[in-house]
Amino acid sequence: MKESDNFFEKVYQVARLIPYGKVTSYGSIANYLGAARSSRMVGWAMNNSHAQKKEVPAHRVVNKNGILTGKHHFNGTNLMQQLLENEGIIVIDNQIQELEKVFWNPMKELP
DNA sequence: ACCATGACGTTTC
DNA sequence: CGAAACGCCATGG
Repeated sequence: MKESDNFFEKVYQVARLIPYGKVTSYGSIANYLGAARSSRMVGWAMNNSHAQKKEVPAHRVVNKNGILTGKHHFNGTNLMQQLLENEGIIVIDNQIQELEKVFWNPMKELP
């Protein structure tokens, strides 16, 4: 563990703050953390999310297009899509529908 | 220090 | 419209 874990923890915290039935993008989280160009790092953090003590709702984090890019990391099937649909989010072909409605912007919602 | 990788994002062909 | 290339940055070998 290093001091840099703060960055990762921030990502996890924000991810856990995502309200039920809402989603956000890696870029938004990165931007909220002040690392607007480190969107990849957010995804990287999620990759480490499995190493975190607390579970991270990574299924609520998608790319800017609302595509479930990381579903392959969940179970390799439509699990991620099922989880989102279970929250009332419409997902078709790995892409979130009505993204504007379910999109949760941490910079706007969080202080 | 250098090279390779990655759950992104944007631009270009 | 779809695929590829480039950029950006942190982590690992």
